[in-house]
Amino acid sequence: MPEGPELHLASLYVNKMCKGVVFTGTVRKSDVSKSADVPFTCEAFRITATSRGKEVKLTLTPMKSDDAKKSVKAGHADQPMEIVFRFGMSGFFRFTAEDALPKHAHLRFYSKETPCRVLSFVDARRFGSWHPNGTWQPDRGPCIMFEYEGFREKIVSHLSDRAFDRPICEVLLNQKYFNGIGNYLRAEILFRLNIPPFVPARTVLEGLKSEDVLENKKMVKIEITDTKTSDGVKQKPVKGETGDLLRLCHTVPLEVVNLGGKGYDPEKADYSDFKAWLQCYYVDGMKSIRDHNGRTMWFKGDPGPMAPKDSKSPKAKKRAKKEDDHDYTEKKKVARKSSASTPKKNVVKKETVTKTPKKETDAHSKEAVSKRRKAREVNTPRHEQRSAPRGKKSSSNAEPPAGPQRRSERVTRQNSK
DNA sequence: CGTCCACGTCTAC
DNA sequence: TAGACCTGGACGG
Repeated sequence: MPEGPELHLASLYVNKMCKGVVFTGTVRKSDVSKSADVPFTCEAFRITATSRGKEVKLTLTPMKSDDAKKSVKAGHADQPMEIVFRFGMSGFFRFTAEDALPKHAHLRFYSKETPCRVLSFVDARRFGSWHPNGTWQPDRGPCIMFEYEGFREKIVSHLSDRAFDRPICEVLLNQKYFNGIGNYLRAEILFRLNIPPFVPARTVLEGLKSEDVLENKKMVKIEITDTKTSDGVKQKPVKGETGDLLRLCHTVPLEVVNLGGKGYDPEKADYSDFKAWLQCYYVDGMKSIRDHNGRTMWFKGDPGPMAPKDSKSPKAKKRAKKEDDHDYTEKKKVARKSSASTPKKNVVKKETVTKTPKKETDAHSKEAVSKRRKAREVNTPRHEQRSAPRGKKSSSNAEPPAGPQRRSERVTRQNSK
């Protein structure tokens, strides 16, 4: 669950779940994790969290012990410790019963209750990391969501930086300036403003001011119900009401935070709300090509002048069977509650997890994996279909009404060119 | 069974 | 500017 909004939601999750909970003992790490041990042991401590861009910081605070003096046992902390986490591609926090630890719970904090509960940092791919006594990573810029002024100021005052020579879609992933923006956010943001992804970043950013013009003006809603104007001249409704690119780098992520739930996390049922929120990323009918770093850029319309020459373009989806397909358009509307929410989760995962005495927890030897994936040449669209929340039985009957069907534009691919 | 793909950094040629 | 680092889900055969 890793872009700015998910990291922030993770911090809210920790604060909510751990409120009033007393933790005790030593912080434990799985054997397979390469991150550092967390040298913190304490009879009683609390845990709180904060986020900044794509990082989360946990603060472990020792509680005052009753027996003053003598309270600090040897090796037991009496001062707070801060741990900074990065989530990689799959990190998240979960608070569960001790006998229900999630698979891949690589760092764990045990409560003093009985039965004991555990706050776990779960990370299947282990691209994430944590840093005991760490600080916010120095090279990362201000948070796009909660340090908006600083974020804006840093960019407008550094436009001469060579970093802005690149296409805007690639610069949006530069955490030195856009701390919190990730692959789905860059697609959604550029899509909202209809900015071709491969246009030089400086071109779209120069001219923007430190102060957000909208800050002063009344926040206008975007509801343009009445399309026709008295003289029939209609102009782009967007401009001036949604704000400029930098402002959207702030407001769009906040929309995800406000969706609540877990944002980009298929685990939960409310993942459907997130999917309904997406207007471009992984959406049927949108185009996608790999940027210069091999990351898939989703967009609509003109790719822009700096688009990778050859560029392989994956994806083309078409849609066929499969449950939900209803509307993808911008109407979204947070979907209805879908009466049959059904918590399900009938399938119990196998035990697994660190508890195993064996040292080798993970399967797969290291060497075995050194595959190389060339096969660059061909860039044919591979899969189709977007996944569906697992477990859902998909009542595919329905049948899409011939209504507002979205004609897929078929990816540029294979087109002469 | 195998291939491709994924919300992100990191560091070595 | 390529890999490296990882697991697992969706698909294809």
